Amino acid sequence: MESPNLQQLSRRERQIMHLIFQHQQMTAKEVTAQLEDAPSYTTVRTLLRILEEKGHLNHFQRGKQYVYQPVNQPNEVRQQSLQQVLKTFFSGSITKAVATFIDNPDTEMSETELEELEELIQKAKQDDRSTG
Amino acid sequence: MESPNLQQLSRRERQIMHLIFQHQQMTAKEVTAQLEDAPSYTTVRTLLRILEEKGHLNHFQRGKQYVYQPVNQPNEVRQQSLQQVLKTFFSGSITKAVATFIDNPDTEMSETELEELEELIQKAKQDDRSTG
DNA sequence: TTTGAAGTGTTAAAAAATTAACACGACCTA
DNA sequence: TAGGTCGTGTTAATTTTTTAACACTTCAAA
Repeated sequence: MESPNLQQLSRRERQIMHLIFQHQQMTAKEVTAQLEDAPSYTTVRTLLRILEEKGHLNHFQRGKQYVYQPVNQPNEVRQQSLQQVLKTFFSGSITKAVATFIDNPDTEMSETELEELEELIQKAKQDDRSTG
Repeated sequence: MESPNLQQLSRRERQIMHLIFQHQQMTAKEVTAQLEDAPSYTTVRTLLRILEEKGHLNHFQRGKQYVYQPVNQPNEVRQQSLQQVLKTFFSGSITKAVATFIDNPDTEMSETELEELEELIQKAKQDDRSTG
């Protein structure tokens, strides 16, 4: 089955998907509580049902409630969304993205995180050499 | 003035903005040519005019044609969009994003790029130490 | 000075998204 | 077992988005 495309989502649908991606599992009530400019609870339920029909969400029952979660392999969606931002704003370059991130005064990278990142790169360099 | 919010855009508007961010400057004709499932030329012009009204684009005239370009400071928009993806899919961590990028078999990082990235990190570590 | 080409401006119909009222069912408790 | 609460399902009105027809303007060439 074709993986449902996030780009096709409407404004509200996207907003809700973002929330659910962050939380992994949410009920209609939780979504309503967390949405900015939230519409009514009934409306949110309708949207959740539509998103399920479109194949973006599925749900299971917990007590009376429906708990919704993303259908897609998290990794696939992540890759796709990251690529999209890189392509649009960073000429496809992750390096440019990192540079921008580091330059952003609102975000702080701890020394630990910087070292983790460094290790990743060391490892990638090794792999690069060994595979050609 | 309040910076217009990309999150508020409709599907088509978003699609067009992404294109124009990538190209920096585009005419209605160019946008029409590059859009997937493009509607008519007239339709694209209408959308461009709406995006201009909403403050996302402006235009200047080149010969007869209108050439549209993004209004916003590229850096601000980049930061915002990157943050959004990181928050939604990577718990806000650029390191996780880089890890995912490296793991993606569809993307190859050249040795040069890896080294650039490494330098960035070295520099950030130094700055981190010197500022506390 | 007429004609055609290539652009923009105006307007409005059609389709999609957004919203929510209302009905229904299960369960708990007095 | 009657009534209230908390959930879902159905349906439809309203608003926004999407679409494009048609009119107008400018410029260049015959």
